[in-house]
Amino acid sequence: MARLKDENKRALILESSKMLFSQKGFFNTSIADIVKQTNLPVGSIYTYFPSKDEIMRSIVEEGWQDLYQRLLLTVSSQESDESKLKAIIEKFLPEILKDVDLINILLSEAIAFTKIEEKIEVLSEMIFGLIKNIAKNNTRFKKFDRRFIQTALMVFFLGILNAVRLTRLSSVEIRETDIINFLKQSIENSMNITL
Amino acid sequence: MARLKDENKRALILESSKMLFSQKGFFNTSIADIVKQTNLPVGSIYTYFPSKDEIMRSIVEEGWQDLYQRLLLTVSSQESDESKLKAIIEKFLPEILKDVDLINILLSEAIAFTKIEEKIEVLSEMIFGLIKNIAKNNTRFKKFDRRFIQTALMVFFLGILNAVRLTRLSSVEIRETDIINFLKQSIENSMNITL
Amino acid sequence: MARLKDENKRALILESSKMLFSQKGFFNTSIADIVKQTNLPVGSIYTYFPSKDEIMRSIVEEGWQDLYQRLLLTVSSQESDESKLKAIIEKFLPEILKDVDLINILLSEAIAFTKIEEKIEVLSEMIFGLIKNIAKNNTRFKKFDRRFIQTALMVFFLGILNAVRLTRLSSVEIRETDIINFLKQSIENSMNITL
Amino acid sequence: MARLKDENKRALILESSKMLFSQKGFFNTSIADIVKQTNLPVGSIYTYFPSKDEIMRSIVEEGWQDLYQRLLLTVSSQESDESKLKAIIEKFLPEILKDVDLINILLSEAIAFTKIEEKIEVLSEMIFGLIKNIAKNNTRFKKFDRRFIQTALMVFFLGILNAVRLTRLSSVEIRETDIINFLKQSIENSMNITL
DNA sequence: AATGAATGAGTCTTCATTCAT
DNA sequence: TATGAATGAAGACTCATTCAT
Repeated sequence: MARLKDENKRALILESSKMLFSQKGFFNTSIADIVKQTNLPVGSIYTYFPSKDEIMRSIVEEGWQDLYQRLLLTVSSQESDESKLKAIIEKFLPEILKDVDLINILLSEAIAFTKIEEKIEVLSEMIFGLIKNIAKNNTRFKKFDRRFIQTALMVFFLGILNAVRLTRLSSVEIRETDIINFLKQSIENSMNITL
Repeated sequence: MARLKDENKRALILESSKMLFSQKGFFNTSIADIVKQTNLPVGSIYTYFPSKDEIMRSIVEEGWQDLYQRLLLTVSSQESDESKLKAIIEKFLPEILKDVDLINILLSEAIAFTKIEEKIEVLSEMIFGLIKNIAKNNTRFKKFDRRFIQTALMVFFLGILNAVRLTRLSSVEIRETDIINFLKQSIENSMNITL
Repeated sequence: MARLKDENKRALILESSKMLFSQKGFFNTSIADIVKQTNLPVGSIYTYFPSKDEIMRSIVEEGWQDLYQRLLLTVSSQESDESKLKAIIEKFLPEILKDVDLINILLSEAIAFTKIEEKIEVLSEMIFGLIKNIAKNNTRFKKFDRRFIQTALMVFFLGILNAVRLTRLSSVEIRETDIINFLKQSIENSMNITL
Repeated sequence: MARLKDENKRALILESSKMLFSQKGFFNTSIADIVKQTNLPVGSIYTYFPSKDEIMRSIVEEGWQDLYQRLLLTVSSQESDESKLKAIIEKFLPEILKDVDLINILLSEAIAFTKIEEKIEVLSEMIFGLIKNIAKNNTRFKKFDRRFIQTALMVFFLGILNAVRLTRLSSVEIRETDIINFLKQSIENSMNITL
């Protein structure tokens, strides 16, 4: 294998580990597995990451940062609050759902490694802001309190991610488009708006 | 005659392991941990279970059976389909949510041990039956196709369980009653009924 | 299973263990295996034998005693020394070779349990006596010293038993009749007699 | 660069294990015993061999290879077929008999690990070739068929190795020179030649 | 910096034997 | 006496991490 620039090696480790952690689980993946997958010497793994835990942490953290950046892009590319919400559901969400490996990791052992609730809190804050604005300008919009909306976001978010995860782990028959449609209808329904 | 297998010991192992698996995770719990927790000799663990895996499997399977029996009881205690549905949400669901350890286990590494999707499929089937009947007798009821309902059930079920799980694993502020209210409203909303 | 008389249980244990020890080896056979094979409770095994080692020792010792008794019978049924020798080779030896399990055990781990050399010594003594007598009455008979004959007996005896053992353990193509013929010819040849 | 695998360590493990396996038997020798004997950490044993079985297999296989190479050397150092046969008996055989540990292992539990009959087959083939040639050029030579010779070789080979083995395991009084003399005389006798 | 052999605490599991019933 | 659950030392092996080269 040709020598890789350092940054490429780091990325290779991250990418390979992500795949392995997702497929075999964190505890069932050994450093030796990563060595095999990357074709890198053990020592090199430890040149880039101080521990196996830290690889996991990096996958989650960087995966999340990437997601979040894309969320910001999606949102900033829209004018009105309603189109922002629509874009989140129709553009951003399908994008997230593509990365089943990351979802898998976020929802399984990663929970011990990264405070997923902090991430959800950030999302929640942003979407709650949007909804508040939409409601302000729309008299037909039902009023919900913050806690209700946070609960709803949490349940939907975790529900959707886990449903997608199950389709990978088992033979469950659920389509991504069904999920998104369901979410859309639920929101339209409960908020009395049309997206 | 020789001593008889002691059902109490078996239960003790199951109970202790459930707590440990839930709190530390399956892979971070060693047989030695279970020995310490139960105050039983190693050999006795293996008198009652052939392997660590099998302890996990028993926790999941027996936990699920227990849950399912209670669901059947809840349902059979009600006359009309609507009151059955109401009872599921208001009586059965809160009962499930009490057993955070089991939820924790079901949603984490247990996924590799037991086909959770099969369990969800069973639930789904039962609830879909109820909804179909309710719809039949209620003209104001919206019509949904089976796939839509299955998707909804899956998302809600997984979403709710995971939300509750997060409250244990992190410092997330979500109350059980909020979750149940949210579910109730969502159903009433989308089905155009009042429970 | 109907209750067995004590002696029958003891024999059952011996017989089952012999088969298992021969087929799987002493160390690869557990008391549990013997329990399964005999359909007897563990405790009963220890009623008849104080230890696993002792089962082995009994198999060897009683197997050998049986063999030796049959040897005595064979010998005493013949008049002349030459016909005694002939009977040993043509009647007794084929009989021994039938019990491959015992041979297997005698030659493998049993060596640590029972002094096989003592057994060979006894055989050696008897056969040497015969040969000495034959030689006394037969001038054409070559003279060998005791050590030579003991060496010969040892090599033949061990060689034959091991050859037979190999036919069981592997796919080796050796027939019992070939072996006996070979022995007969060797003896006739070296002793200058005709059996 | 990192340390290289140390051939000396591998040899040390092999040598120590061979001694232990021969003296205590394979099943009565634990990895811990090998660790104690070699003064190496457990992990290092597994750096050089993937399993205890594999240590055994290597001892047998490499021991046999070594033996076989020395046999080829012995044979190729002689001109005539008769001197080849003589060299095998007088030079090679005594050399083999020195390595009682290997003999011990070959004849005990090793039988499950390595097809000893294949090894004997190879030897048999070579010696049968020699004898055939000797017979061709020697009218006084008795004619035997292949099966007879193979039987003879098998019995002698196994008989001799086992006899030597017994001298180690017990207090049996057999001298190597007696064995070799006996073999030589038997061959001369049965083939009507003088070596 | 790069490499991969070295390390040993820790893993799950087994099993001959005992002994309460 | 009959039974089989109870026992725990001992077994083979793993693996994240270190560090000599």
